[in-house]
Amino acid sequence: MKRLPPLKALQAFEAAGRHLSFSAAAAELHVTPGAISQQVRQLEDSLGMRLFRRLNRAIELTDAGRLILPPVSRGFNQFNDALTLLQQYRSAGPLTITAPASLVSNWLIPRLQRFKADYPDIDVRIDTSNRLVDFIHEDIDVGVRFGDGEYPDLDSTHLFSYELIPVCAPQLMRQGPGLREISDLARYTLLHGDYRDLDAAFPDWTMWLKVVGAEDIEAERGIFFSQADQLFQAVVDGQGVGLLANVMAEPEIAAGRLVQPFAISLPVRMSYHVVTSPAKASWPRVRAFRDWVLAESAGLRTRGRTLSDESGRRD
Amino acid sequence: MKRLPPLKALQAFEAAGRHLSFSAAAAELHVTPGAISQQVRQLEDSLGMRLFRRLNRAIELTDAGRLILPPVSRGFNQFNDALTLLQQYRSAGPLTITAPASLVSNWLIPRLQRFKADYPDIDVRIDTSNRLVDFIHEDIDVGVRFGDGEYPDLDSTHLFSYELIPVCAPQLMRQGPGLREISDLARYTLLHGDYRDLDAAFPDWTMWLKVVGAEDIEAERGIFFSQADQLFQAVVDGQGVGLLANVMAEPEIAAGRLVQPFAISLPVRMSYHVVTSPAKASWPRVRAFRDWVLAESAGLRTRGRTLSDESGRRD
DNA sequence: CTTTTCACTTTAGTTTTTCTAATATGAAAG
DNA sequence: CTTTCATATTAGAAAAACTAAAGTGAAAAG
Repeated sequence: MKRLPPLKALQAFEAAGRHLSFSAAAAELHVTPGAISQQVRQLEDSLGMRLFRRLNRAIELTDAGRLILPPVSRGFNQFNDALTLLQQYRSAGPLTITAPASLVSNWLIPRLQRFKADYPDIDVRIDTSNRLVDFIHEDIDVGVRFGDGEYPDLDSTHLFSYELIPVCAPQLMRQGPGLREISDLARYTLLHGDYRDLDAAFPDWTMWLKVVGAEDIEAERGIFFSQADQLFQAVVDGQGVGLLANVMAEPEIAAGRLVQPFAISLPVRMSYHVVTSPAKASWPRVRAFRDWVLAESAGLRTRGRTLSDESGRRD
Repeated sequence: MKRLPPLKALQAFEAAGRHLSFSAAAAELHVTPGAISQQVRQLEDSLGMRLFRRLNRAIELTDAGRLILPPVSRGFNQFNDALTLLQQYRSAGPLTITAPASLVSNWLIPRLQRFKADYPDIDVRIDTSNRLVDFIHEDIDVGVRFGDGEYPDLDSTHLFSYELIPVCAPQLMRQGPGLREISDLARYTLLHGDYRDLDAAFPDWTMWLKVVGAEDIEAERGIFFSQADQLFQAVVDGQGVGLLANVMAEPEIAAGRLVQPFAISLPVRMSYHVVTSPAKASWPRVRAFRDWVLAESAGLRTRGRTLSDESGRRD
């Protein structure tokens, strides 16, 4: 393989030769006309030959330029063909999605059939993990991640915020000592999740009671769960009143399997984000999924006031 | 035309894919293996896809890599084809040479037939000018220039040095007052060229007489010529003793048309150089001419001692 | 005519990309 | 084991590309 001239310069020449205009080439390549002028000159210098004849306000190819334009164009067309092949290859396999297990089972799976209805050609493979997988090397196309939205080298879009809302089983409201005032909570078992490993500032009953001004109620009572699933199950079973994530609680409330005694929820600094590698962000199937999941999330709205609503009104 | 990935990265991928080795690709492209590694990674990132599977001490193409290698290779082959076309185009027209008129008529033309004999396929066009022509834009392939060898942006090789040697017509030696000792010069007409526009330090009779220790002879006598041709003609005509350039004098001395009464010549700071644009320096026909002209010049040797010889022996 | 406009050119300086050198890694070969 | 070999990784240096702004010169417009 013999030594090639600078490839950028070849590209500038090809575009300029095709348009017979430096300005048009510049527009196509998203650079200034000056850049094209310099690149073409550089190519001419490196070949030791003029490729364009500069006229007053136009250019035309010299014999040498006219001679090599076709093969050079064919070369770039081959590159385009290669890209097209890749795109087809990409569309062939399943769309691989990674998301936290809890979100997958409580939120994603229930509505995935709607996605399949909208995009019957896209097969979906779901990878449940909390690792920040390498989106290129582990062959993951798009993910949902819970965090602060700072994902270096990744494209991320806020999906929905995370709030803790107090919920309990409906029969607990009826059978228990009565749950109308916040002070009534003192006579109920509090169900706690242990989120400390996620974020030291993650809100809990202590904070919720403080926010509603019921610091006299002891927060540290009740049962602690290390798994979100266990906490969820305990709440559904009517073992007490728990603070559940909006994502998990919403469908249950809507279905009547849980009730929300007090319309005050705690917003959490971290939230859910749709995440993908920049290179894949423009893939049609990735955009399709991202847009779909964002549209779906628009249905998830806070039922009551959040902490920030409260503080907003108190100012 | 859709947006292409970085072309250098494509090139690195192509070479690596062809050799199935980053090191071999690095050698081919004259870079370090690290550079290839980075370029391939950059391409993978920009495509959002792995192209190579890294094994212990080898690499292999992934499906995606295997898919796009052929069209990418074809693309680069097209570029090579374009270069080959250009080379053929170049070999078609005449080899255009530029050289000072005096050198052309006295030195180049007489031996050009030998060049034509060696390279019958190369037609030669000679441009006699002293301008430092633009070697790309004026369509000049190679030139001979007289100067100090400092030609920015040009490739130059020393051809032969320039010396002024005292010569006269043979009949002047016989018919005149006698020319055996340097002091005899006092009775001869001195023929001068006017080289002051070339270089203020250009040597002349004054300097020659000083070098040989004959400062008592008045140097400013005789006839001054502004054109080298006129001086040459006057010397040949036997009008006096002149200082002629070795290039002009040598053939005449060899032919017996001139004699060199004293074997002391004056070296000149400036000399002849074969000059070409870097881009054209590797063209076969340009190299052929350059090598030929250098070989021819090897025949041109100083007959007597030069000033530097003298000063060397006196130290 | 004179003025404006249009496309390319030129230059200096900034930004981006590419490369090297040095070091690391990890598995196979000796 | 130890060495060797091919690739990976990093920081920093070197080279290339690009922009912005001013320039040129001829056709088009007035």
